Amino acid sequence: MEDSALKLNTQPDQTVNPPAHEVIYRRLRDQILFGEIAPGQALTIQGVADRLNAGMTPVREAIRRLTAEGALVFQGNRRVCVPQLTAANISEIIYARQWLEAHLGLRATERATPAALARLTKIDTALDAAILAGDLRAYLQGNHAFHAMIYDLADAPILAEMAERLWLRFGPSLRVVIGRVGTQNLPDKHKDMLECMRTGDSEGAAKAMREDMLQGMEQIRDMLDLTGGDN
Amino acid sequence: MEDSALKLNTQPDQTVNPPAHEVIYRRLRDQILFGEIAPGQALTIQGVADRLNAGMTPVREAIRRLTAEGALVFQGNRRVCVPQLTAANISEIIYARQWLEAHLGLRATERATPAALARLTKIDTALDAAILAGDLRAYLQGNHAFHAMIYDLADAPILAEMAERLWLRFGPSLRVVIGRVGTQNLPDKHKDMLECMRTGDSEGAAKAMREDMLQGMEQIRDMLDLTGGDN
DNA sequence: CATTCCGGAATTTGATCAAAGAAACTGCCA
DNA sequence: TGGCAGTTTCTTTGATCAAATTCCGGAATG
Repeated sequence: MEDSALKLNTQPDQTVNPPAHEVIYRRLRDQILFGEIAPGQALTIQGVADRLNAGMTPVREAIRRLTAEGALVFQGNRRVCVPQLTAANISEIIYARQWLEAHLGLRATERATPAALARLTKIDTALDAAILAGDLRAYLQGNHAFHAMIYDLADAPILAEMAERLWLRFGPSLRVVIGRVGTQNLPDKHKDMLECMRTGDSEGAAKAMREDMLQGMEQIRDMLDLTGGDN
Repeated sequence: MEDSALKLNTQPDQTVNPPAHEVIYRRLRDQILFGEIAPGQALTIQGVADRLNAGMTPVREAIRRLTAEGALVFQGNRRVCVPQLTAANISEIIYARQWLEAHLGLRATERATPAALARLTKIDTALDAAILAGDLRAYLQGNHAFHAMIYDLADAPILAEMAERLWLRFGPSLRVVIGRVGTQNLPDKHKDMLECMRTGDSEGAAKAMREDMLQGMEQIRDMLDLTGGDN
């Protein structure tokens, strides 16, 4: 079901094998992004290596990379953990995303092809299905995929990377929020966004993106206020 | 447990033991930031390991970390190199720094103590000396130190990290620009910035930061236009 | 007599290295 | 031009050393 056994013999495999550190990086990244590793939870290199049946060196690299990206923070001298957001952190993220999401949304609208719009609509449809089904994981993945595709369409790699990196910071907390509130009653501005993209209203698209972002971030902020930071 | 300062050796002192990968990371980072490794120049793990008299594993980690930060990019399948900026890259960086520098400058002004202002003034004085002396390396380091201290004063770690990361992207090209133009005739808005900080004019400080940033970035853009991207 | 605190041993964890295996690039030759 | 061998470089593993944390027993103290 999960990990594979060791491939000893050379198989006539046409697809190139992604390096182990890359696989581990992506796996850990997804687990953090979608909240499977909770905020505050500590990680050890050997613990991860043991859990994923991998050697220490690739795990070490993956963790170092995630630390460089802000998805993990040093906890003391010996451990790393998923950071807990503070109210100040959230304000910073909101400030940054305000500019990033609006600008990327605007550029994506200017560049969206009908085919791209169709794919984006498909993602949003799947998202609605996930909400109705109460499928938390599918919702989080779909929501991220919606934004990620807009980043991609915007054709601005540096800004897109900045936006993606911020997801790693609030992703774990988002999972906690949605896990408590439930997937019902989750308003988003995706329909507005899609409509603006169809009509080429790039300013409106920027506004929709900003509002969608604000809705999500303020849910996180509210929970933080209620629970005193125990996210 | 309200401990005394009399613990013998139990105090974890990180400054005594900088790990090799950390030392190598910082060294490579500075070399990239101040343009000692030119844009387009390729790096190999073994090459760096030989040059710095280090093992492969720490070098490997340092390079991976710098790649995650955008200071290096994969070149083909086997090599990494310092990226060459495109005109589109510069536009993205300008857009991001426009609100980052302004916001960090504003917050720094609101929080600056007289002692901090004195230190900042000292950095700027040293910067002027470096300009007069034509000391390129000292100029680049001083210029970065001036901004880095403002980031630090702003007390916004996430935004500061975003700003620092952008320096890694345009730093190498900045070196090339200044290397051609010379350190003379380098206008900056540092004096305006310091004056605004002294008088508590945070809006003015934001404006000064934005203009200072724009002057530098447009120098890079101009050079890019002239040389057709051969930076 | 119970509790707390201290010191040292044992265990856990991290960092580095050397070597083996794999992939890619190079140069050579037909 | 195209294939083959050699070389270079990267990737991963296992081992080793160092550092830190935990655990445990004994002594001092109330």
